[in-house]
Amino acid sequence: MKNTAIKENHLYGKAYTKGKSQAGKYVVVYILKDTKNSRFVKADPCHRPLNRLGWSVGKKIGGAVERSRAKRLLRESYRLIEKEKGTLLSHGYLLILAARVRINGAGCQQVREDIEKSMIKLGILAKTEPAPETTDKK
RNA sequence: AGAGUCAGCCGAAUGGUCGCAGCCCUUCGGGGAUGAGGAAAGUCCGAGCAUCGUACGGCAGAGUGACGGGUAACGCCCGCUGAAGGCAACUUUAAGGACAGUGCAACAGAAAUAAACCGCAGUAUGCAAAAUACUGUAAGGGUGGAAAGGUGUGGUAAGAGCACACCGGCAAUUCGGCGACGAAAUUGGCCGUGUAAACCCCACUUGAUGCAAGAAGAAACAGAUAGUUUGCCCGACUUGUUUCGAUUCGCUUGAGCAUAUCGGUAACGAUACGCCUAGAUAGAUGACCAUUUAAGACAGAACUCGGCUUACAGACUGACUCUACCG
RNA sequence: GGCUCCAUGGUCAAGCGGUUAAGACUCAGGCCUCUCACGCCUGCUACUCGGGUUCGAAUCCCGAUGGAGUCA
Repeated sequence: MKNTAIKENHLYGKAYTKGKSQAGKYVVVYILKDTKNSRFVKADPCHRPLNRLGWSVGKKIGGAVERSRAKRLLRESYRLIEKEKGTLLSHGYLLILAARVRINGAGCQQVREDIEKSMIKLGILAKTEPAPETTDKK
């Protein structure tokens, strides 16, 4: 996950201005189609496109303790989504998760549900019912 | 029993499943041990380390300020002295110098550093009184943070440390203490405000910049004009400027930690034995469950140490003081 | 992570340790005008917080809080 994280500042700017966004209760999700991800596709042994992930946790959230906590919640939530519903998730996007002030005091479960809702509205996460391919492994 | 003072210590633990960071092992399937704090914070001091020019050249500037010790060093700590506060345990204390010099002291008040406005007394003018002028006088007077040692007696024209007694303060000598300083006695003279966290004087310390320091690259341009070093002087040195790039090192074994003994009132030191305890670079500690009644404070390492300051739920330990009651 | 600076009414801003802390804009009331604006008069609101030095602190010193800048 570390190698695929968004490190370039200009990609953040691009995603904010050109991408689509959806605000939830705790998190704002920005997405943008990733056009230059070929080197990550080659690196992957299965040659599948990946979602590149970025976090945005501003000074507004609080001190170092609150900011670290928010980052961990976002990372863990995405990890659980990827693990349990990876087959339903569309890939090949730049995905930015921006924390809102209300994330202080929220639990992992709440944040995860919030992200899932936003993803469904943005159309990159399919609903659970129409799951056609069950043979796809891990 | 109540009220209080001081010091120290802890700051969730254990187990299971999934996940993260660097390290080690690997039969490349995986496995193993380790992984935030007492303040990691503020960046207020002191050091290590690095670069510059070698750093104990001078001036300026900055800092510190009773004494003795501890320490790598300090503006820190320990002990002790003085002062202030508290019935006490104890606490606080930037605590050198105001006879080197300069400045300031608003308002009030006669007068603010040495003072004559009122008052008191004498002399002259005047028959006298009153008044005026001169002289002496700090005992009395409203003010003020501060008014020139305090009280009493003598003394005097009126007064005054002018003299004496007691008290207070200062200086010298003797005594005790390593010292700051303390105690008593004798002698001296009557002793002229506050402010140095105002300038300043004295003593001591201090080169500057900071890991984004710095080392290891590439290209272009200019070339002894100048540039660098500290504010300046002196002295010294020689390629410099700009752009691109973001990898490796610096990067964690250190004035380190734990235990025991010895020395010291203590801070701390010495010796012996044992241990290795985060090292990232979009930046690692999380999710779910179980048990302990409940898991709840302040808060997250970024080159590293020693202190200081500030924030902090709750829990524990020890020493001491005062008051009341009982014996 | 290192370094540097700032804080005075609602806003901008002056202030040699000493009066009741200048001034401008805003706001409120009044005057002027047929009415509005301009103008004139009056008023309301402040020294970031806690200690210390001093007779006396917005000012000097120490600590805290908040804000800003800078170094790739």
